[in-house]
Amino acid sequence: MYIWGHMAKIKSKNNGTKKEVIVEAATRLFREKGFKAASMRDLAEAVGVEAASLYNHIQSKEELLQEICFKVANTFNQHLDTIESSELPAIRKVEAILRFHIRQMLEHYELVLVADRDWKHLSDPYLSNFHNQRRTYRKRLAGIIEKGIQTGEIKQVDAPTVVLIMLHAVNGIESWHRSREKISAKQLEENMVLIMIEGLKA
Amino acid sequence: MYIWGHMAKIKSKNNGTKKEVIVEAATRLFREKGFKAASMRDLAEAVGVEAASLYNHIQSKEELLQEICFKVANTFNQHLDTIESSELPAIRKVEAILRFHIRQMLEHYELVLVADRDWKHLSDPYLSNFHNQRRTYRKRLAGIIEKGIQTGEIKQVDAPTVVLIMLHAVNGIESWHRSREKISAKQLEENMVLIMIEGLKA
DNA sequence: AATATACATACGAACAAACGTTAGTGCATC
DNA sequence: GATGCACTAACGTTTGTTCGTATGTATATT
Repeated sequence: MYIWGHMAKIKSKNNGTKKEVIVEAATRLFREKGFKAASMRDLAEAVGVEAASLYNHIQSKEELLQEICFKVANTFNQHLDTIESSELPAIRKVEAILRFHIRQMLEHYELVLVADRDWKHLSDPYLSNFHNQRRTYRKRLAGIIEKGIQTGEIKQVDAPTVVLIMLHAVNGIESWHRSREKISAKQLEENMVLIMIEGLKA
Repeated sequence: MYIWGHMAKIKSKNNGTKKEVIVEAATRLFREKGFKAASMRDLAEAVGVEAASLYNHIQSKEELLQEICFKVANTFNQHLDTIESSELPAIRKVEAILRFHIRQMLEHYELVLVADRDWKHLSDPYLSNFHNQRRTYRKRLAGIIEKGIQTGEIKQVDAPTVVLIMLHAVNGIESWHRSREKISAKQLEENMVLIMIEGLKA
């Protein structure tokens, strides 16, 4: 095969590992059909190879889901770290987090959506690990919002409810991706921020 | 079996048809595991019967999904009819629709969630039928919002974006159902309305 | 009231298809 | 000559579903 010319060992200077190619194809496929409904033979066809050949690069179907889920989890956790340790007022932190979610959803929506929808098909210990990270992330976000309520920046609302609205609202961007008459990404972001953040201000 | 005593023909005066019992069990199961991951043998066990016996009451696994999806679609379409033909100002219509979504999610969240998440596993003609109903519903809702913008009740935002935020935000109620330290349902509703509707007002 | 008939529904066994995955083989590159 | 990788073939499970049958209930006939 070697359609990419000479490759040294495993890596190629073009697009990274073949494993990475597989993970990317899996991300698209899982997003489209759902993890359970997507078969390894589907994936093989998308990659342009026989199903058995995939196992020269990966260990199992679930490993693909693991890579997807924890890549997303790390991205968001890492960003939350930097926001939390910043000196912004609480309402600005919330806005920054919302904007980050929106941008991630705009640029990597297949990745984010698969992690969000199909993480339940992980099996332990990955399942409980991911579940815990998810809960922790939401608690931290709720904490920032509570702080904003205490300082009077944010109106008196239930913080966990705000978290729940915010995190689910951005999932709607999936529909935006598929719609024909799109507004621009920038406009979308400003609209979402306008509606949600203004709705929060005291 | 006949654990419910004498039953005339098919119907029972207790809980309705056996088919209805199956659909209810399927709803819970599909919500928990996802349509694809839930097997007919799982479902049979939940109903307390062998898998083959289910087919005395239903035609296929997909029929169960159809019942669920179109029951939900009808509920929301019907409600939108009455709202649209009412004399409320646009912003009040939007609020009423939001409240209806919240209540449906509170009282029948397994039904609503399965329809929302798994309708893609329908096959034609049901698939395109449902898809069309979904698109139409959102268009109608966007229309109401546009009207509110024209009359100055609602701030200048992109109507489809508002629809997208609203409809996805209520899905967060799933997390509320599973959380331990819940606020009351009424409080949840008021919080969501406060955040989302106030964020819309001009 | 007793009996025959029709029907509804549960069951165990089995089916073909699809599933994730493994094994063994051959070719190409280093 | 060793290693990397794709192939064909096949494995054992699980999938949704069908078939034939037994049994209990409801209705009709005597």
